[in-house]
Amino acid sequence: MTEAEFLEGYDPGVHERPSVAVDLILMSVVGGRPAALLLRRDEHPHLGRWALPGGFVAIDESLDAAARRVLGAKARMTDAYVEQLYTFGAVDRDPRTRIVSVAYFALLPAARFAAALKGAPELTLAELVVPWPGETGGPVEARSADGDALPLAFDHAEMLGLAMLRLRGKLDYSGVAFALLPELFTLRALQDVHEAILGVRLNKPAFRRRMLDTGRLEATGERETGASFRPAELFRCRKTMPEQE
Amino acid sequence: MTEAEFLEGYDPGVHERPSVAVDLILMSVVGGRPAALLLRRDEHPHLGRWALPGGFVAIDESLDAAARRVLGAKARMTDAYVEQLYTFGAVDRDPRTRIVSVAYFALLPAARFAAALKGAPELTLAELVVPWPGETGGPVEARSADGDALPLAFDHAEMLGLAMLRLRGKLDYSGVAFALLPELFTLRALQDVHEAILGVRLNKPAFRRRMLDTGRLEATGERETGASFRPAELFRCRKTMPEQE
DNA sequence: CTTACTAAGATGTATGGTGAATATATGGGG
DNA sequence: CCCCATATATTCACCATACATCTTAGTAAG
Repeated sequence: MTEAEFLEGYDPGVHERPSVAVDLILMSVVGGRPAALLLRRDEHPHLGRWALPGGFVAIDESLDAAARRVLGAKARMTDAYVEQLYTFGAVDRDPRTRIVSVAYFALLPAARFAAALKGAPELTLAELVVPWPGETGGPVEARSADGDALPLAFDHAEMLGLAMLRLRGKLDYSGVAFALLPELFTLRALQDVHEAILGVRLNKPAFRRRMLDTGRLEATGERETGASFRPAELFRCRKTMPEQE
Repeated sequence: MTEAEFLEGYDPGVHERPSVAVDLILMSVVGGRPAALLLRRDEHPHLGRWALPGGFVAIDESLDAAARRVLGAKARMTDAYVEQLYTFGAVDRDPRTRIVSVAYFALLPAARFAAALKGAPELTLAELVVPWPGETGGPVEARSADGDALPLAFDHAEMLGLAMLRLRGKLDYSGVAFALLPELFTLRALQDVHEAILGVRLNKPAFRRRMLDTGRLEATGERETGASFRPAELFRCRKTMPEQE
């Protein structure tokens, strides 16, 4: 029997299968703090809690395509830096039925974050508070703009925590920081993003040299405007950006 | 309606779902080369090609539990360092039907690798040849002990490549190397593992210093035996080992 | 017009890690 | 007893980084 003949007669069987979903961690740095976009659940289970935008993976749709579809449907945007994070598969992670969820994170500049909030008013801006130092890991807390705690649904606090951990780990050897900044940015803005994600203050000249030495930055010669002090030079990220896994 | 009442009446629906599987990348360092255990497919599709051991995830079984079950069933072993790697979800990755596969890797000392080969004769030892330098990424090739190429089934070459990439990335900030060594080992053996995974030669005194400075090593005072030259001291890994994600 | 202030950007110095070379220690075998 | 191969230790030069300080460029107040 050839492989073609075998496939012709193949019966996928009827064993019970989990549902497969994607959850999307939409992240940015807003006001010097890491932030994510959440949806308030208006149905059981976890009614009233806050959840990541997500959706089921269709049978003829790849995981990456599902993540991009959710990005377009729930946040009305395309062209973000999207990367698979981890797959959560505890049996009881969703009380309705067995759902295996592939978590993705998307990184957005603050301006596009604000645009998403305007275009999709059901989304809520949440500040992420990381209660652990360095590379410890663990769940993070979400706070509203007023500082109120936003209780998270399902295992989404773990998902957000893992996203922060991954972001911290990738920050200084990959281009993820540039995905959080506009096309043109100052070195100060780049440093602010690094400090927000790492949760520590960095030394200015050292940071400056380190960034310039990577060869990833391209000086434009232009200056920022509107400052009441010496305007900083604007840089752009050299076009080889998000290459590493 | 309370959440309990909602769940009572919940109907999971009948939309078509992908199958969810786990594939296990059993890795070690054998003879100074990275190696993995493969199974020859004796059925369509990809009959005669070489595949990673794997299995479907049961409806009442977490992903991690499924990975450990496959470890026990296909390699007759338990208690390995197991970590989730990535989830592969291309629509056409399996020609039979839609299968989303969560890849895990397990790290084993060479001795337990040999024991697995003896206990499960259907397994084959494959040397992994990494055709790309550094952190580039991409598929890797598998070779038999005789040096013959072992053509890989499905997207398993990508899985193995991603495992190598992850291993290289984690090598010097996590304890993964110790999972590839026996309880007691010499610094030379530790360096051999590092060199095999990174695919480069390392400076001996610098490597030695770096390892001792991490504080992860514990000198035993014992020496290796059987050498016809000065025996090296045996170390063990301090018990705080695989902590990082 | 001068001066104060703020932040950008540059320079200098100390420190710690890394690589190469070299020296010493230790066991087995002739 | 000497020789050999390898482990282990020591030394020094070098480079990257952190921190402190200094200079520069712009606004704005007096």
